[in-house]
Amino acid sequence: MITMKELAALTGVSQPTVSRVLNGNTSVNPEVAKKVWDCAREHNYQPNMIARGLNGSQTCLLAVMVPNIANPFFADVIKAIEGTAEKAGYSILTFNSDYSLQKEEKCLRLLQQYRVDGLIAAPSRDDEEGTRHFGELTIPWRILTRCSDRMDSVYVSHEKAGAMVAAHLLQRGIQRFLFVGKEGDDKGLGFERGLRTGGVDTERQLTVIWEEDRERLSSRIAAYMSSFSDRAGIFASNDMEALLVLNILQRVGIPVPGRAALVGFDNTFISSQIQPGITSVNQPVEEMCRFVVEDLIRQIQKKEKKPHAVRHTEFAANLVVRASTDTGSCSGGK
Amino acid sequence: MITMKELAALTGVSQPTVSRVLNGNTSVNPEVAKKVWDCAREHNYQPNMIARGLNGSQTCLLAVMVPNIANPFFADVIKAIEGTAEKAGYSILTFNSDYSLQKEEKCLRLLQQYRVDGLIAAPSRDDEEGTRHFGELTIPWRILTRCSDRMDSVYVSHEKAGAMVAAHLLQRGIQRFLFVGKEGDDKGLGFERGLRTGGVDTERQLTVIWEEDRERLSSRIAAYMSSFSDRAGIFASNDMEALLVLNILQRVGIPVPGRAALVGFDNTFISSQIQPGITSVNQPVEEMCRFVVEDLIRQIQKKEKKPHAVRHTEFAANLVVRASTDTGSCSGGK
DNA sequence: ACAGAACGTGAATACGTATTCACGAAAATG
DNA sequence: CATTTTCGTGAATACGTATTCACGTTCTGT
Repeated sequence: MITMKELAALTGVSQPTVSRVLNGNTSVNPEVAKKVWDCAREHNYQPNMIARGLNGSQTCLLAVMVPNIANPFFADVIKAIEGTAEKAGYSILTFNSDYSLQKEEKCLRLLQQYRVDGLIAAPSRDDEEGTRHFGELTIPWRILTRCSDRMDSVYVSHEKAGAMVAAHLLQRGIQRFLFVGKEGDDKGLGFERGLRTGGVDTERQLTVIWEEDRERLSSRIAAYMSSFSDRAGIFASNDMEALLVLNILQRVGIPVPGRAALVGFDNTFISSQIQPGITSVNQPVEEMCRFVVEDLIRQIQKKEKKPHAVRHTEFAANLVVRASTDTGSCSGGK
Repeated sequence: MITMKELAALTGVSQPTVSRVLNGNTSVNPEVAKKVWDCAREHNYQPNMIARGLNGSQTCLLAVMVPNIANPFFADVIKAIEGTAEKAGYSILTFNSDYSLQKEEKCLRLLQQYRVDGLIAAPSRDDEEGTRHFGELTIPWRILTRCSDRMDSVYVSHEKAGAMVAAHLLQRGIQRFLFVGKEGDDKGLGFERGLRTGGVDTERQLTVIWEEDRERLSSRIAAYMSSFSDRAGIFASNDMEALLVLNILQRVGIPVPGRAALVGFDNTFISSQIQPGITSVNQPVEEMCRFVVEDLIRQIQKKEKKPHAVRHTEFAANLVVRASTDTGSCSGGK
């Protein structure tokens, strides 16, 4: 891998001149420039970003931290971020926090060691304790897909989305509801609020189920469904959970959407490719990522390190309605 | 972000001594060491990996290049690579080649500019033209999930896997076969070989269909299925295609596995979570990634830049049989 | 034709680290 | 006690780049 100094020796000029030719900031003698360019091409010169990063304080690296890369939603996020970052001349360092605060802190340490220019993170948790460590960061950063009072965030309101789902299910005439997700999840809270607004007695008509263990989750859901006989509206906290629920119901012989209307979250390819299609809350991933990357890069290049208030950028979610919530006959849709 | 020099000034020693304390290679006065450690902790010192990378020639960065991060299989790959790399003290730079040779070359250029210590790549194509640019790399690298004569590769034999699928379908008594994938794909070739071995007249009984456009692909598959009435064995080149095929068939009212037995590839979560479960070729992603990362890092640390022959490490694939190829009644299994 | 501006270029420097070298002091050896 | 070895440490250097500074040359304006 040839360096500027060697290039300079070969063409008989000084290293700074080579730098000037290759970066084209200041004017140089056209003849010299041509000679240098030719020589650089001939030897396939590749600038050393490490050295460049050490000198100026620009590494042109962005870090992306997500809880689980294998989740299709986050895979989409990473793809979208990589896409727009690449166009802007930035490369990305990917970190998997595995829903562990400890790993998250390790990632934060690491990405600071690499002097990345900025960070885009989807934290595992959005409470005080789960986000405190972000406060100590000295680099520009953005929170994606979550909303926190204390941090710059780009997100879709899970709370509103939950209410939207509630409205949709109520419109279908459903009277019994199940939320499959963690207690206290914004989606769940919004769902509850939406139901209440629609006149539902959530104490009696809404159930929340969550188990880390897939098997136990399955059996609890099955037990729930067999405890009554009218139609249920089930809201799963993401498409993967929705897929699991669908799987359970189909296995137990409960028709969807006939006996249960099912709604997922994230609108990943799963929900559209499956039969029946699953109604799902769509987040405008592409737009959000483009916005967050461009916004972050803008801040980086303006070098406005500190002085800016906490900003929240909320994107609108929309419900993509599919067969899983068809109003259809209550008698076991095909 | 405090530096060693500043730390040195604060503790009244020289910068090299700070370096020695923090890295612990050579012996230093215990009292001095303690003072330096305390000071480092107090100011939350983080080593500058950029500077470290510029000096020694170790960046502790690994590049990973895949054609499409959003494909669950590659998402699994990245997660597995990140996991073992992290344990070994390496971080990863993720690149998406988007199945474009041009982008692939750009990625290769980029990752060389960042002086990554090594590369793990899943190339878009495995022919001569599609892999030539790897030959010019000066850093250690490995090819994952593909096999090329000229390059170090860690893979599952797609050819053998295809034959395995053929054997499985033949065992189910099927006589008509469809491969959904690109002409010339190793999976398809192996599938054909396997069928021939089983006495199938592949000229007449095997069809290959591929279209980039989902709509046209759908209509061609539907047309194919309506051109005869006996049971078909369909082998899709990956789980996402298999899901698409299943979707088409279900929409047209063709029962799976009744009228068509379906086999996918990669054994992603999709194939197990869907109803009916899709029989799929499983690649031992976890093991392969662990092997390739550890092997690559071994080479990096031995600094054996050039001298080693092209090695191929083949992992065994296995078929995970699910409901989509149940031998069941030919009369439309529910 | 002369003062000053504009231009092209090289020397020097900084970025933060690891490493080599040399030097003095202390310890071990005879 | 003299001599060698070991140990702890600082000075110097290298890694590859971008930038600042200064210097000399050519161009512009009166």
